Amino acid sequence: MTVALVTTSEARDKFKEYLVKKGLRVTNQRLAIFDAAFLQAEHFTAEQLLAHARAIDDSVSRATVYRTLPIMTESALLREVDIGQGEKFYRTSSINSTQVAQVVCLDCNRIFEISAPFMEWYGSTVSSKLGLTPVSQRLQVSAHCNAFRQTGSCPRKC
Amino acid sequence: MTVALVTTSEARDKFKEYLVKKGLRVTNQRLAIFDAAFLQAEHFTAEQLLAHARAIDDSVSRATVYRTLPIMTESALLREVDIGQGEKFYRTSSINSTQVAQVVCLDCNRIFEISAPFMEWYGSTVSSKLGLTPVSQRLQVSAHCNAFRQTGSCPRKC
DNA sequence: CTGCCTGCAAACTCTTTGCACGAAT
DNA sequence: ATTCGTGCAAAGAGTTTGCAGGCAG
Repeated sequence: MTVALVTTSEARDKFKEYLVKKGLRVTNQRLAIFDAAFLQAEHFTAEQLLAHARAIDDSVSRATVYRTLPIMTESALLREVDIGQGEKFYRTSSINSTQVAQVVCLDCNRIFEISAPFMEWYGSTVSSKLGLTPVSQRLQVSAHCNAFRQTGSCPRKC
Repeated sequence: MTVALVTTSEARDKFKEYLVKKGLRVTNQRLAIFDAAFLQAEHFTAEQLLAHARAIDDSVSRATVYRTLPIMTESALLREVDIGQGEKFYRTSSINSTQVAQVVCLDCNRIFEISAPFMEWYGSTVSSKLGLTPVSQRLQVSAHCNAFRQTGSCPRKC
């Protein structure tokens, strides 16, 4: 079971623990990538993560970012958000992250996350009818911004 | 509003109509790609469609398949199904296709489609709260096959 | 010390695009 | 006759991987 993470340093410790537990090494690059990820308030791409990680440790390479992302995802510290637009997005995990739906604004590409507790129930129900065990589920809505359409800009950030 | 398509030839006529209406030309290649798509019972990839279309008209190229897929999708004769696994899948449309969820078997990669009428309602509700107008929504469940895990093969097709 | 980790660059997958030829209207 | 459509091959985007050297344990 996943424990609530209140501070970044708690998450950092958890990441180190995870590495040790898996027999992986705690390197400066991996920690720099971790720190860069947890500085992000919103969704970010691998490329953005690379830039931020390099600001912390300029020896970080693109390859290491791509090799570290799955580790952080498996350790449940990061969540992958694929909205089917070429590049994948990532976001630091909070509690109940398997019960979150995304609303993607087609005008500004912003991703809003919405609690959707029924999603997990739906996944279980539908899977068991097929003789399957659910692993994950995703619910995404693509939408246009009303304000953007009328005024050419959106009150939020479009 | 979309009309129910009972036969392939009805869909074929609809495709031709769509081309003419949009000022696009009715070419042998486009028709071969259309016919190949409507021979498929299940989901298919661009590459599979190319192979089947070439069996009908061996002059069909990969480029034309990729250029024709969006046309068939826009005309609502085809539906794009992106399960985030690199290549996209396509499927000929039936009624209520915007109210369908996918269950993806991680053992055999098979895609099951399930009616999920609440999905459209959810998309509208959640979007309007954000000042957005929903365009589309998708709900996908990834799952493991119980039978496959126990016996190494699945009664369906895994 | 040992062997995992790293950066670099090349490879890879899927899809898109520029160009000159060919076919639909 | 026009123009749009086509095949080919190259380009493109995002991600993965082989290799020789570097650092953690």
